[in-house]
Amino acid sequence: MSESEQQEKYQESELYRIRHSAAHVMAQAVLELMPEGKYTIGPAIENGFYYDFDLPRNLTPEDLTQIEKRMRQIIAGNHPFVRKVVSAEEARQIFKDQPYKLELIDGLEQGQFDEDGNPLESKPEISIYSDDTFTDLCRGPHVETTRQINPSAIKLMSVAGAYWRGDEKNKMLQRIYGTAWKTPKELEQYLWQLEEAKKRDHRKLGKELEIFFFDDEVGPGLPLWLPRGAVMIEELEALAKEVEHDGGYDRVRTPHVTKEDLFIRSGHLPYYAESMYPPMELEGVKYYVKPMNCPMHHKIFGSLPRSYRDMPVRLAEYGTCYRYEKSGELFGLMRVRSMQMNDAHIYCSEEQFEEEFMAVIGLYLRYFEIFGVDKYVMRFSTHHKNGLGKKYIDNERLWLKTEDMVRRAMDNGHVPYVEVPDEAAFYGPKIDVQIWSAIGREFTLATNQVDFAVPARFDLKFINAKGEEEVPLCIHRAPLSTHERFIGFLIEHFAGNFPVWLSPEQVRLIPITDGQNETVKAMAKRLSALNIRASVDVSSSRMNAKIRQAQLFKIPYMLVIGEREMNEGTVSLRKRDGSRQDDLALDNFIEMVQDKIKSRSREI
RNA sequence: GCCGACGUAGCUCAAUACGGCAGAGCAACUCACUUGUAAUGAGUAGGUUAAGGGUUCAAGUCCCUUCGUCGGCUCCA
Repeated sequence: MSESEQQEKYQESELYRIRHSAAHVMAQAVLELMPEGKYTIGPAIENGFYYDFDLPRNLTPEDLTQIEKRMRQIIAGNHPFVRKVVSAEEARQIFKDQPYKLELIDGLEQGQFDEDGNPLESKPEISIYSDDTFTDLCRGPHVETTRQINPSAIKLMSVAGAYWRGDEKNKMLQRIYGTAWKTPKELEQYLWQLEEAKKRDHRKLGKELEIFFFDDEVGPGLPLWLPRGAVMIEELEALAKEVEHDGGYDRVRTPHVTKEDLFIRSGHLPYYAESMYPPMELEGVKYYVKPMNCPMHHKIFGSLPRSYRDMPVRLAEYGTCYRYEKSGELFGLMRVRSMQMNDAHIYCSEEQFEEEFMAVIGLYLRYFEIFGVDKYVMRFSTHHKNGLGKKYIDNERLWLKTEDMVRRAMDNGHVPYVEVPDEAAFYGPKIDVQIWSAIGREFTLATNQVDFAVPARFDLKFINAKGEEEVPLCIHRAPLSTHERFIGFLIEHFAGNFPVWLSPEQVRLIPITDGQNETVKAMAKRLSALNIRASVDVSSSRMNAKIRQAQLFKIPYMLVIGEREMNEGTVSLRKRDGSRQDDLALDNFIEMVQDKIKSRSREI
């Protein structure tokens, strides 16, 4: 099912009507509290609803409690929702004191926008819905009466700022988020899910598991990786190198700063100057810290004469980039200012495009298999002709041609995707892979873009079989995203219980008394020599405390060694999941662990 | 960047809707205990309450500024 089909199905559902109706009830309650307030739009969304208001003062948490209470009273009144079709003139009369509604009516009348501000295909009829004392400009649908909203299954969640019509040039409104379900049990379930998600939050676990942290003095969005995090980074890089070696990639390395000219040539500067660190000037020349690697890879491609026999050329680099994300946009490891990208650029001819493109999709699938990602959507972002020459390179013919190539490749390869208009990169269409972690939180990680424009700006060419010069296409791809975002995802996806190969510490050896300390140290040394990440706990704590400690660090294997094991050369294996295997020969354990690591198994 | 909330020991949190001696658990350190699968006991140390300014006899608490984090909006090559 496509995203829009799912959307349609949701809009026809009872839950959607309940949530949309709850938004109206909430608006009534808010306006009773502040009658001079102006109301704008209030749609149902995933898991709930919101309503945006322009109010004379800021809402407080106490207000929310009051509003929620009043909502329950209104619901109990069992007021019917009454629909009425009106003319634009009548609507203007009804909402004469509501400037935002008047603006929406204009949009509806001209057939431009619906009452939620979304673009319209055709001119709709204008309808209003009333219940109790409240009337709203609204297409519906709603429940029949307020009673069909379960007063014990609604909850107001938070107040947030939101720009009118989502445009940062417009006024900032106050948005109240609420959630509504059919039964209190469903509400409870939803709240429980939120709690569970909090426990897996990568910011919390990242600190607890000593993976990374941020320091005020270093700067916002600039993570410091602790030894445990560095191990994970190196494992991911090893994986990428292996996979990219198989895929015929060559590794390259490029500097972190370059002259301004490079970004003028690439065309990035006018589009992205605001989110780049400002330039530094040396001997009259401006240098920028690089926000992406592509221009330098283009230079490497262009540094040698290329024949069709060399194509495709695949240049890979875990490049370190810096982007000046606006302060409010930073979010743990998911949105940072310094990052290392699993980057590569594939230069190919048009004939080679489909095969190369599908090979990249194949990489995604291979990674999904390794990490146990079973739900994903390929979002195919295309241009919109209104943006040509502004957001996008002004060459409609090439846009349509390239988008068609991508569409054909995905159709032929039976890759399910949804098309998202007007979200392409400036130089070409892109595919973002949206995935869901084990708890259903959504992430956009892997991405690739098809660039039909920038190679020409760099005069890139190869000599084709006919002996003519030809400009290559370039596929930008980053299946593992950035280390920052990907590890953030992995922490939440696995709740810190990483597969053995990725675990910062794979084995913890625990002596029962001091008498086993030397034996345990010798065992750890042996494991280390075999590249198994092992450590010993010879602290003065009791064994139980040591186990608890290892358990909290989510170390996959604990080896408990007492006098009996010491004498027999065995170990007592306790796994992270609590299972236990006694009298295991150390050699057998080693063999088992090596197998798990080598196969990158997700089982322990 | 914008709207709002928040910032107390390494971590988690206290400090009476209203200003009155800055506290606890865990972690750390010391000592004792030598233990069989998720916390042994006792003791010690740890703070310019994010930073700066103001009001007050008195500020963690009230006011202002800055920084940072969080919930959203906007943005994400």
